[in-house]
Amino acid sequence: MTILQPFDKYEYEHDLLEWYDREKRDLPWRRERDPYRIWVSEIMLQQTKVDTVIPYYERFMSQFPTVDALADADEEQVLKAWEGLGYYSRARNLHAAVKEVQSAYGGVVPNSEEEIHKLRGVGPYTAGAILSIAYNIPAPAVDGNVMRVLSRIFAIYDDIAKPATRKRFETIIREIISTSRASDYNQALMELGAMICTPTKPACLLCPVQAHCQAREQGVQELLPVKAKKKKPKSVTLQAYVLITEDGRFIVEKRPETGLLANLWQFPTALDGETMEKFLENYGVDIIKSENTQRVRHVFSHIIWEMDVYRVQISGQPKLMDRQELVTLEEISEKAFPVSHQKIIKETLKGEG
DNA sequence: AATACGTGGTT
DNA sequence: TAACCAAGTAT
Repeated sequence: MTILQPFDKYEYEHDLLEWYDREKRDLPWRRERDPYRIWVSEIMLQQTKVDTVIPYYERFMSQFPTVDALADADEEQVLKAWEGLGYYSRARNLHAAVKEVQSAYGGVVPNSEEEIHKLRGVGPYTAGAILSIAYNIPAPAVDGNVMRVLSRIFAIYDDIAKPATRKRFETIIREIISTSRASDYNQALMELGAMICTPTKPACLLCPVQAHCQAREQGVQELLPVKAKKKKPKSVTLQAYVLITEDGRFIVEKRPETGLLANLWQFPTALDGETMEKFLENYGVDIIKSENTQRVRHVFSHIIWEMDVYRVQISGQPKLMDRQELVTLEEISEKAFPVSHQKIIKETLKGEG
């Protein structure tokens, strides 16, 4: 038995859904039940706040309204639509998965656990979210909200940063989820976590299920959930070169296909330690003028980039390396750049073109 | 299991 | 400020 005795799942379901029916936010992806749209919203919402997602979601849906529209798009277009949202592998995986749905499933998002979980970028949470929200299938969709709510309801002290903990919560959800309103049930749990059962200072007095909450009863709601601390990101110093030709164009390059910021565009960079002369040697050009224009500090989840930016006017025809292009300012605006390099465009290229 | 993978907002 | 957080997934 996973759940403690005094818990009445039917009363809990009733109280939770009654509150959800009354208080749920009017969000763009709640106005429809197109599985494709639900899918896109769930990918965007991974580790990303609702307020951040909304404008991206609206633009993305206008640009790629259907499975076919997205499947037929170029990856460059998709990444451009994702620019600034972060975790860019989400966009590339979604694109690949939608192509798969188009070719293998006739454009219909699958509704079985095995098939949907095979899709790139669809893990246990997203699989459950699509199955329940789009198809009303009673599958668990355990995200950070749900783990927080359940750890409080049942006073569970397992570390929610551990993968094994999510599985325990999935087991609990399978036991208590509404069989008739799985879609609303999962969304209500997440909505509760977002609006009432918040990480700090949960609004227990407003909580529709406070009568069912063991943490509340024991006064330990602020101690839950237990979550291991993250490690500090490590600093990396590098140089970024804005190389400007005599006709006012810029050298940009596409990052590697894997790893950090995969397939996004950037200005050429050198690891700290290499001199500018050595770095520019490869391009076979002369330096007309060089100035250190800015210092960019950009914090990722696991790294901090400290970039010294140099604006370098060059003469001669630069020799371009693999994945590099010579482009105008307008062409730059059509490519997807990470925020770190957008800072360079904003400062070092202002007044250019 | 632990780590890589972005960004912006809060405290 | 530094730390933490947000509808996670792939490896």
